[in-house]
Amino acid sequence: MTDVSVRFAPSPTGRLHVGNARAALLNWLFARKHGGSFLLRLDDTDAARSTSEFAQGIEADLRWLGLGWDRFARQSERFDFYTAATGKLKQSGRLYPCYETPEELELRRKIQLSRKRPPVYDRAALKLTDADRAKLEAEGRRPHWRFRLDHGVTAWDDLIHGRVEIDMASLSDPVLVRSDGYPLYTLSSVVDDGDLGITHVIRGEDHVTNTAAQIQLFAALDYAVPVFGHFSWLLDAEGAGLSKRIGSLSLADLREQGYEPMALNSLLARLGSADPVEPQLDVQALVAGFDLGRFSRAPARLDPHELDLLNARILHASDFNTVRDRLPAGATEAFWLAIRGNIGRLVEAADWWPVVSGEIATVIEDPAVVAAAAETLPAEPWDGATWKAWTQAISARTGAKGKALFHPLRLALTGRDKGPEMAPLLPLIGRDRVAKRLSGV
RNA sequence: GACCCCAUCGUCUAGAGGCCUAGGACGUCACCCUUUCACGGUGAAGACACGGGUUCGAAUCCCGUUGGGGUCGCCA
Repeated sequence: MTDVSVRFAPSPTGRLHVGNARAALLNWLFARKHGGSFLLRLDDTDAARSTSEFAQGIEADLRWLGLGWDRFARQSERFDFYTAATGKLKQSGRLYPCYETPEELELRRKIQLSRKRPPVYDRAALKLTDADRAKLEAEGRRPHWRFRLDHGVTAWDDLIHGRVEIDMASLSDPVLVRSDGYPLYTLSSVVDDGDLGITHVIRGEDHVTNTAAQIQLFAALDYAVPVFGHFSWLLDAEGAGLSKRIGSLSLADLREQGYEPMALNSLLARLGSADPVEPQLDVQALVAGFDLGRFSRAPARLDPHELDLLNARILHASDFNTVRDRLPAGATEAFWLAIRGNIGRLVEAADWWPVVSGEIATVIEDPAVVAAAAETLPAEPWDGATWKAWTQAISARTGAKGKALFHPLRLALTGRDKGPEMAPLLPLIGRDRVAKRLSGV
């Protein structure tokens, strides 16, 4: 039994979005669950679209999520491996040169489609003679190279889908090398997975047909064929295709909006599975209950509202130490404990900080209650019991109770009609501020 | 258009012929707590897409319909 080795292989042509995060997380959890290693591989063979800024951004996104990697590779440094692989395939006759232009291929596909035929490559290039090829090359055409698939059925036991069988005759022979010599995903991915000893490929459902072709490629290159698992796609709240709203939201956006990474992780690790979504404060805590086999084959909807709720619950349970760096300067643990149960995003803490430490606009709703409050204001020191004693005194003097008592007080002291429990908040505000606010200044 | 996947409460799902008067989680609603709101606690309502079969018996098996998703690139 070889050690489990998985990878997350984004291409640095943009920042990570929610869909990517799920792929990364699922692989990471699988690795941790099985004591294996997690490889971050940058699929940056497309030099025109890949940038180092995006590459750094992706690494930052993963670190934000708390998903560290054990191994790192970038495809742009591995061209020699791809060249060696194409040499091997040419030798065994599995790779053949084709001379159609992209426009010609596009036209053929349209014709096939209009005839209600599947748009599969007809292997015309296989019938080319040496003389034909020489003539085409003389015209200045450079070949692209296709992998000759073995027709028949290719099958595998998928971690999520179970037994999958693909009729290879319904697939086009995949292009492995572009006419400019660059290797394409199908090739580089297989070479790297094989060479780097990836044992389990866990990726989105959009890759299932790729997988059939890649299995043949693994075999043709004498690599061990990894185990595959294809998770279903995420849909937005309306059930429409994913990559529209939150699915295409970048992690950088979510971070900027003040979401907790563990809210996202908690949701993504369980959504679409048979297990309940529960707020967890640490990625490690997600490992124990993780089981790919409990994921459904049906696409799941991701409701942004659910993320909000989870975010709030995470915050309500978060210790001061985990958030102190992102709290307003000077914020104390007592302050955090007083307000954490009342916020949905951490940024809201900044709204409460002036309430206990600075100036706010007060609202005098009931002058009689406020006046009584000012008159009965106890001397410091204050503690958690001060509020109750004080409000009892105010109630005794004015006859106000319940909402009629608390609403005006809350408004006068905090400027708002809802918020954290007043008992712990009062000592934090302090007598001077309270007196000032009660005077309506 | 062809092929593949999917179809249970609002949402994520359990269910692999009788254990299902269909279970859980989130949300919703109600109540409790707090002499306010929120937080928290307890409880309730809430679903087998439709039509045919097979069977003593179907949410579970088969066929069809409808609906959703995916793939069919010199993208990844």
